[in-house]
Order: sequence, then structure tokens, then C-alpha cells
Amino acid sequence: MTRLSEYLLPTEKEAPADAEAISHKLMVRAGLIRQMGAGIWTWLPAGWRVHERVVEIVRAEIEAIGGQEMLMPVLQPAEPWRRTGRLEIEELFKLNDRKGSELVLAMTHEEAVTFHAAQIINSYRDLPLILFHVQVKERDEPRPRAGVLRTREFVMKDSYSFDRDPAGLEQSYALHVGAYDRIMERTGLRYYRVESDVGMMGGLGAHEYMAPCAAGEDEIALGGGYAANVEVALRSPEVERVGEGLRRDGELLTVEPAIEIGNIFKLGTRYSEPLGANYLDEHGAERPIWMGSYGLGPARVVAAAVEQFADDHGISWPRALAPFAVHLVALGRPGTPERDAADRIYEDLRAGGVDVLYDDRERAAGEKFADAELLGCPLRLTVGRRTLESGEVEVQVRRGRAEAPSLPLTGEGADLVRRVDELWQSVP
RNA sequence: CGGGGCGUAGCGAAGCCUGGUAUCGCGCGGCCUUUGGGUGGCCGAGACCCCCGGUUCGAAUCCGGGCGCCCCGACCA
Repeated sequence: MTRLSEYLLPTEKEAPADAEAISHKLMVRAGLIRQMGAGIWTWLPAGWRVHERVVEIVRAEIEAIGGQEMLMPVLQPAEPWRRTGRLEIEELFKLNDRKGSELVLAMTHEEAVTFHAAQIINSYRDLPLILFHVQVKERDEPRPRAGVLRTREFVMKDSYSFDRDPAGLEQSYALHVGAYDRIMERTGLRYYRVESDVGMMGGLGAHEYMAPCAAGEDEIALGGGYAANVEVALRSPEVERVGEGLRRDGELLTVEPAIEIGNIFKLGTRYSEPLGANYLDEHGAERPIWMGSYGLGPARVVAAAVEQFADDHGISWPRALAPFAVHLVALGRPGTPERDAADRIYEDLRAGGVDVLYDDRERAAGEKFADAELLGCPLRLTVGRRTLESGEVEVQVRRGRAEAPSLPLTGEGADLVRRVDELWQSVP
């Protein structure tokens, strides 16, 4: 059901008064998300479609490197967290059940997955292994901000690799680097993979996938094939501060704000040791499992896409993330020939498998155009009186608001679908 | 956790200083009008003025306490 007259897309002319970031303003205005509390957000139908587009890409690429999807709980006993020393983390939500038992709301799932690994993985024959899930995380953030950019509850894809030794971990890590590179390429975002800090995860090494944009909370240093989190860059001996900027081996680095989309860590035995996740090798010796942890926040991909491609008129989705491929605008009233033509085109597109949002509302033309550009679907088709006069359906490519060659009104529906598909291939 | 700001209708705001129970725009409902860039007109509905307490004949307004939200910084995915 994607007739706008029946679809929940609460667009607003004005952004929330307190919104600052572009993605915050536009995602609310476009009817994608609504706020319930500080850092607590609901995804409305169109927004959730975008979110799930990201999840589908991520799922496909993690499965492609052998990842097996599962689902671990958000509500967890506190004990494993105590054993890894993470029960003390302030951002961790803690609670008690009616019996007084200590529980936590998971902020990530190393404890859970390692808890299971300790029970289930016994032999070198069980390794290597990659597990992942797409699950809600809870973090008692000191300062949620910028809409969906930093929230207290958010969906994350996290995968975990299990290997016999450091060499195995390197391989699993490399697989994830490949998968993450492909994920980022497929989303259409501008991004950088940078060396990063291990932070609260602990472990041996880490990279972050950063999407440059104005609302970014982090800073990345770039230049001559080098890319690093600024904090990390400043720790290395060859990098020095030069006024506002940085210099590395004599070469100036540019510094850009960026959103952290994902991060990957070589955990080593940081979790397997305290939680007793061991295996027996060929010689019957007990050894700790070498682990890796790989996170990615779909909501941040969505927000970064809004930030990177928005213009004065609204959002402009890369086609991989768009809630709909085609935003079909009918200008005629019900009962008019131009409206009949629009209805027919809608049915043809739908029958042809095109993801189409049909604006069949009785609204002024300007409002419909404005809403279409705010929502940001890659292609806009307009059917009005002019369409009947000229025999052509006008097409606007959202990126750049560029006029594309019109499509013939007459002919087989399949022909229209084919032409729309061709156009689709040409948009960014 | 430090600093700043803000809570009045679904959204955005005015009123608060100088107390007399509420105003505007958008949106929403009805009728008419208009139909290629947020058309125009008439009518209408919609507000425990964030909460609790105090002062007062009377509190959106003054005082005290609380809660909530946003922004900057610190921290963090």
C-alpha cells in the first residue's frame, strides 16, 4: 500500500525548534522519525523502509563472508558483565527484577556471544566461526544528540569472529574489512576507513568507518592515502599539529568532521579469557578462542546519507537507500482524464515491480512537489494535464533536481517499466 | 559531569518584565474556490499555559522546589 492518501507520512513545513543537525531537521520534517524522549526515537513507516534497506545490504554482505545470523537478548544477567569488568561502565543500564536479581540492558553483545561460545565451542574443529545479529542496544548516554545520530537506544548489526589463534583472527578481520568496504560502497555514502582507538572494547587493533559530514562528532585526518581518527593520528610520532591543521611527514593533512558508521575490533582473548571460552587444539591442549567484534549502525548510515546529499529542498537519497524508487505525482482530480492516466501508470509500475509511492492526495501541486523533494526519492514522475497534451510523463531526477528526458505516455505498461528501470540505473 | 537555553493547541511562535484565566501563523474538520511549485474565501474544532507547592481577591505571568527537552564542551558507537 503506497498510495500517499493512505500512507503515514507526516511531513512538516517547519523543523523542530531545537533541532540543529541537518539530518535531525530533515528526517523529522520528511516524516521519517519522531521523538519520544531524549535519545529515544520511533521510526515511522518511510523511515523504517530506509533503515531496513541498510540492514538488507549489511545482512547480505556479512552472510557473504560466512556470517550466520542469530538473535541474542537485550535483557541479560549482570554476571558475565561483572566477569569482564564492564559492569562498572556508567553507560550500562542496570536494573533488578522482582526477586532482586541483577540485570543489565546490553550495550553490545560480547558478553552474551562469548558466554555461549564458552559452552558451545569445544574443539578446534568448531573454528573458525562468524556469528552476527541485528539487535537493539541500550546505552545511558550522557548526552544524546542530533536526532538519530546519538541515541540511547539504537539498532546495531554486530558480528563476532572466533578463531584458534592470532593468524586466524587476522583472516576473519580481513574478511570483515572486505565486507565493510562493500557495504559502504553499496550504500552510496562517501566514507573513509580509518585507524582508531580500541576504547571500551579493549583489544589489539581497530578501524572505524567514517562518513564525512557537517554533523559529524569525530574528526578525521586525511591526506596522501593516509586516513586516521585525529585522536589516533596525534599519537603517532610522524604527525604534528600545524596551527589549525595537521602535518604528517611534511605533508599537510586535511581535517574533516565525520560520523562513525561502524567499527571493527581485534579483541583477541579480552573476553574469551574471563568468560572461559576455550577450545582444545589437535594436541588436546586447552587454548582461549581469539575473537573479533564488528559493529555497524544502520541509523547512522541513514543520517549520514541525509547529511551528505541534502539540498535546500530536502533529502536526496542515494538509490540504494531510498524509501521508494519513484515518487509519482498525480496533479488531476479524481475523475479527470489526467488522473485516470496517473492511476494507470501507478498500476503499471506496481505490476512491473517498481517501488513507487503514489501521491494521489487532493493537494495543491506545489505542496506535492515540495513533499516529494523533501522525502527525496531518486525519481519523480509528474502526471497532469500537460502530460495528456504532450503525450509525455515528466521526470525529475532528485539529485540536482535535474530534468530527465520525458517518458512516453502511450504504449505498453511493460515498456514504461523498462524505461523507468533504465533511468533507475542512471541515478546516483 | 561543567556551561548556556527552553517548556503556552499537532507544529512553530507571541503574551511573562509591568498579575485580571490566552493570541497569531501553519496544520486539522466543513462548504465554496483553485488545480503544473505550499491557491483564495467563509465557518469551525482544538490548550489540565510541564508538574507540585507558595504569595495574592485573582497566577501562563511573581516566589520556592521538582521534572522534561535542546545546544556547547568533556565523554562515547
